[in-house]
Amino acid sequence: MCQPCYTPIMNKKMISEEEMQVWHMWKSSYKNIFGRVVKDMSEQTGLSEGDFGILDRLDLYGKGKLRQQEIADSMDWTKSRLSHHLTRMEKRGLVLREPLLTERGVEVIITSAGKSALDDARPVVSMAIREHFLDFLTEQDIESITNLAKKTKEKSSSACKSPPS
Amino acid sequence: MCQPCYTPIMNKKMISEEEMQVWHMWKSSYKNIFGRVVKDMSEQTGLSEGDFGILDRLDLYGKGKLRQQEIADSMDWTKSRLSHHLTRMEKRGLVLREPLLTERGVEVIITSAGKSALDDARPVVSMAIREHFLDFLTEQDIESITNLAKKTKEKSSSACKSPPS
DNA sequence: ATAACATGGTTGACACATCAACCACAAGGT
DNA sequence: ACCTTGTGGTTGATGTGTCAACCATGTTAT
Repeated sequence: MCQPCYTPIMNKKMISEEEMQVWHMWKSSYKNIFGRVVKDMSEQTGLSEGDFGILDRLDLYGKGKLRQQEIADSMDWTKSRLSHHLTRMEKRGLVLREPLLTERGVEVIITSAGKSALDDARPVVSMAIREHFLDFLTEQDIESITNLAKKTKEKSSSACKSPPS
Repeated sequence: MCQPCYTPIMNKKMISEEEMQVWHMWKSSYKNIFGRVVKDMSEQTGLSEGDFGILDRLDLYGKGKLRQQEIADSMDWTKSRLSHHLTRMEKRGLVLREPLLTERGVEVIITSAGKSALDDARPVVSMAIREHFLDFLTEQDIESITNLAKKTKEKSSSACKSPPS
């Protein structure tokens, strides 16, 4: 009469009520805060988080243009996700897509409408992050966030992503 | 020649590079950890986070059955979102819906398939949360999480949700 | 009794995300 | 030459979320 065994060797015991509470608190903090920031941005500028991330990268890293794959890599998005999203953004006039002539691939170009939406959004995002997030943090909290980020960073399958070269 | 003014009174200055880093670290920690937990659950049991939350409530709070509105309230979901989700779950045989006879409303009932999916999922979820989240936390981290949760809790528009009665 | 409102739920349209299948074009290896 | 393999990108199906409109049935006010 043994329980189904999901963990390889031993039965680690189930987590406690208090531990589950920590998990729930963490989740709901994130959802509250993140939701407020995104809501401010989308209500005041009409951009979603994805829109902003893409436009931001085009503007900062690419002076207005980047290849799709570069965007996808830097955002950690699949090419499929990006392709779908760009289709919608193109329809709204925020970006253009043009096939590269010299090599394979597609170049994404920010339009003037895209650029001005981005310029409008920057201060809004900035304020929202301060108001809904930074203002709540103590020095200790920042330390915790930094540590947790380090400890949980990718470490994708124990191999290195870019060749040692 | 003044900038567009998004904040009522004064110009709080834009946030710094380091502050933006904290924001990004926080976001990516969440997305990494949460993504891993959800991935474990969905790969090993076929349930999404929403599925699990609903089944869990049916089982614990309602001994197998609850009214839709009760579920929606306790999950902080809109009735629309829940209705759509239940339609999909019903199609998969995890729950049933039956109109209440005595009063208005619909009762959601967990099926045996739903119950066994839930029982299978509990230990998986438990282990995943431990492995991908709890194991990384120090006492200090837990304190930070608790504090942040308190500080950012709902406080819905400075009014009280339930009437003072 | 009737009008006004609140409650419980459904629906359709659309944005967003993932997955698998596909297409086109490069190399490289035989 | 031909066949594999990898890369860059698209597409369709489906699951997930949100919003606004809707419907039916209660409750309350006039």
